[in-house]
Amino acid sequence: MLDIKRLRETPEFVRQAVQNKNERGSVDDVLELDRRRRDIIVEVEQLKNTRNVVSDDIARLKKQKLPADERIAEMRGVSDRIKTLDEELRGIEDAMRSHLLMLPNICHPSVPIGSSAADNVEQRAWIPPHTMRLNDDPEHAVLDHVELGRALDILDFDRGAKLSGSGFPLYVGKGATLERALINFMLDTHLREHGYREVFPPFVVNTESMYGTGQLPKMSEDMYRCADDDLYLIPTAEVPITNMYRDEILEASQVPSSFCGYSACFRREAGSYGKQTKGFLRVHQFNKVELVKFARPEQSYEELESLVGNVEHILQLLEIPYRVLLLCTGDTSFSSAKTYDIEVWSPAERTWLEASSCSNFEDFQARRANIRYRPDGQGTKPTLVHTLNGSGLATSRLMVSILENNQTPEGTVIVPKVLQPYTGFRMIG
RNA sequence: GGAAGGGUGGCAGAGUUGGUCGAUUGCGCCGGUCUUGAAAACCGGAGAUGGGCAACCAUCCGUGGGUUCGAAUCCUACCCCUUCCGCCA
Repeated sequence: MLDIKRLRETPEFVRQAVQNKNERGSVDDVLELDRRRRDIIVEVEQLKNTRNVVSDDIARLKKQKLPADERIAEMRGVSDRIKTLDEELRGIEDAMRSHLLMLPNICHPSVPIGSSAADNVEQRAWIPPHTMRLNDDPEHAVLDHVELGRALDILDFDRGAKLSGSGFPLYVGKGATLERALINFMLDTHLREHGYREVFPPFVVNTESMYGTGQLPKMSEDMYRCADDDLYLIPTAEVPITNMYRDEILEASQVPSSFCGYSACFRREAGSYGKQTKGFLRVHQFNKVELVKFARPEQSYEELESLVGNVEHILQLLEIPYRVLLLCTGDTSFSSAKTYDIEVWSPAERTWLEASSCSNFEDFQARRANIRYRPDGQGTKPTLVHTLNGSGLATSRLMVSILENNQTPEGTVIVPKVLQPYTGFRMIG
């Protein structure tokens, strides 16, 4: 949610920023409601003041055993008027909030203006030498991850579909072990080498949490919902981890702080059928290690760079080819002010696959979720924190890249060195 | 699912014959005195949100509705927490 003051002070700037993001929300509707809101506040607060003054008067008269009927009668009309205005005010504030919730975050000035993925800017790419050799070998056809998974008996998409429907992968044998190894390796690296604190969050959350991080109201059709209990399956651990401090005021010593956490992630992916849906490319349930930071406003962009660096470090240790993209305004998500995507190479698809998205939300989520801190310790005014998060990383696309890039001409797959202590085996097949 | 108790300011914890209760008190916090310094002691200060944005005003005692001139205090619905029982792992 944007700061209403920003709309009041620089409406034209906000209008342009919304347009740059290819979003619809109306700045003018909000401003009109804001004006009406303030008019009513002035009137109703004056009335409340007289009511308070007269009520005190009545109390005094009663104490002195003097008649107060006249004053009481006087107040009847006032109270009714207050009630009417309060109702009207609440209606306006609700409307204003829902309009405000439809306005996207404003992108940082360093974000390139553009409308689609074509306008994203590649920052850098990292390619371990051995993989390219294999990719260009004409003697051996590169198998894709589905074929490899079936041949090696480690992924069973068909039975997964029998259990739950398509998009619910089933890992078996060494595939299941490799998945678990990958999760543990990433968590360990983040908490031991990158200084994150580990959390293991609930996988279902309530409505308030979904609003807090901005999944609601915009993305409701993409969420699995448990209607009986009004709970949602989390689409990412970002939701519970960021909401840990919802409606709290943090101490100065707690900011900045960094958390990493594993969760299964659930996405309905409504409306995306027909796109890349093979195997792991688009699934309804996947595993992810999420990174979340609560930062001081003046440091949040440094924190974003280090966050991206932490993700890259994982990929380098795994020896997976990747590139880093700076998303343009049109491709940057609703709540984000600046986003880097990290994509891994799939030799079988001959394309880059998004494996991580690292964003600075500035105070956009914090304002919604009401997460503040005291910048200079006890006694200072609460200020909104900046929130950041990034996938560090999602396993499904990584699994594609690991299997395809590490396949041998003999049809086996070599387990990345750093994972071998976790798997207990060096080779699949 | 059944029964009981409870939700008050950063925390703990008072306050229910409705009327200076935004709220006693303790801890914690900030400033000061004392001290070489610190602790202790003593003195003083300090909530959040909104409107003007200075004085000031309004709102906030789980949430919403109701009664009343006036509610933390009465009525009502809902939410959450704790404990016990049952059920399930």
